[in-house]
Amino acid sequence: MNASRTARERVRAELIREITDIARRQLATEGAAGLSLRAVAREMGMVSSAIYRYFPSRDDLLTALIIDGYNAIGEAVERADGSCARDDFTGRWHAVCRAVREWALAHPHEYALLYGSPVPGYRAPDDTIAPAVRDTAVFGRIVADAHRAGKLVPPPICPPPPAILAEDAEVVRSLIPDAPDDVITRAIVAWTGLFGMVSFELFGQFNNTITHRAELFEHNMTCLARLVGLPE
Amino acid sequence: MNASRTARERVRAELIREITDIARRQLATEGAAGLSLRAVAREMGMVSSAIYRYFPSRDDLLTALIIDGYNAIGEAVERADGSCARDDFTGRWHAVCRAVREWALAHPHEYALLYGSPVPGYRAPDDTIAPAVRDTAVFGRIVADAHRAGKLVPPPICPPPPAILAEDAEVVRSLIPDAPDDVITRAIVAWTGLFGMVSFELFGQFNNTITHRAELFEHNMTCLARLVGLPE
DNA sequence: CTTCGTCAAGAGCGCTGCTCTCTAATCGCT
DNA sequence: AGCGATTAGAGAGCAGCGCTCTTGACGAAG
Repeated sequence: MNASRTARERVRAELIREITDIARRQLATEGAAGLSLRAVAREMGMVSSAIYRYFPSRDDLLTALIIDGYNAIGEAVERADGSCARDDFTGRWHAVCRAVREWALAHPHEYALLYGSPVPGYRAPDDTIAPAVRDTAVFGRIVADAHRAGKLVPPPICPPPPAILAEDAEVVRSLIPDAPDDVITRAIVAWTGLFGMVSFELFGQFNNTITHRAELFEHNMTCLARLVGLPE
Repeated sequence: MNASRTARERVRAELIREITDIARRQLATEGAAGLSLRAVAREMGMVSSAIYRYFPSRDDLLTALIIDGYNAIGEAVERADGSCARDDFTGRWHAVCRAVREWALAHPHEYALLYGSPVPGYRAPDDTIAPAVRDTAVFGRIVADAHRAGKLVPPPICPPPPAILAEDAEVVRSLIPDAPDDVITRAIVAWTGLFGMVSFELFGQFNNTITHRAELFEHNMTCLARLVGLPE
């Protein structure tokens, strides 16, 4: 009786998978706005209304793609970090930066879905929170490891962060354990700087201006690493 | 004869203005995806096809809004910079940062249109290039002024930029005259960092994490200012 | 064998961008 | 002043969209 139930369930899971796969391909070629349930159904040889058995609305399909996307970039970042010597903190930072940029360049529309303009009227459900910080968690671990190893020496150019930021730092500290508030705010500068660079490149702000983007990226990530206090 | 021609022309200009105004209001409430030519026409008491006499396609209307948006944020930044003492370079930088953030918070959908995910299938025409760098030009002037005044002392934490970036720096130097390549790359770090912060806040990446956003923003902009070498 | 839950299919609603045609107003010129 | 040319709006229509509702078939469970 369980086997029979799972028979149906398995077909259902298979179809859900096929829908998200096709949707992801459409997302990659057309962008989020061009994602059409009818087109997915057409490609599956289904009638459009049948899709609604599996995803009650277009937004729910989008949510599935967002979660997949966060997991994909998170995994890419984890793999990049994992391929470095544990005590090569600066190398790990650069590997992570490169992974983010390369994943973004390889999946521009998915990146835009995750880190670009929010889809209007779309409210991300709570399921997206956990996958959304996978990449950030990796970064936090690098900083925390470096700090624990006594290798984190922030240059004395930033003032101490205002006391009011301490409570926010408390939340972030779950990602960067034991780090002092100053390190945490610097880490935020670096992390937002990384995505600022990638977004500028991907969203066209470098058009007609910057041509050697990989080199500029590498160099700027080095500057940010130094700002955080990662060793040379 | 000229007056008569301009009679028609004036009505036409008036209508174009009214269309963009209504469209901008719709953009502000619904977002770019929700901008509908039919809705604009409806609000004007026109039939939808009549709009096409003024904007040949939805994308052209979007282009007009993009140009307006770049000019709006550029003007806000120029005004902020103008209200500071010319030799208070750090103050000017902070004023500019604040202007960008506040304009973005006040016009989230317009900001998303300018600095968020590009609209799929939309290719920005060349008309947008000049307005797009109005804000950047202000920033470049601040750095250039500080450098000329001998007040720019970049902390010795970044390696010299690789030689290949020199040609890109050449292009950027039109915005930051006389600045050495090292200053230019640092300025790019700061500028992308500013927009990285604003985008993270606006696009929801700080949800469930950062609550004191204004304070964090101020502090991080200070760090970036120091990285560029602006005085305390 | 019947009952019940699941599923695909189809029709349909209201919306979109965009095109085409027709009519009326307006303009420039003789 | 009147005439040909230009410009404007109105309306119908096409193909696409998300989404809903109903209908009929099928397979598992009692």
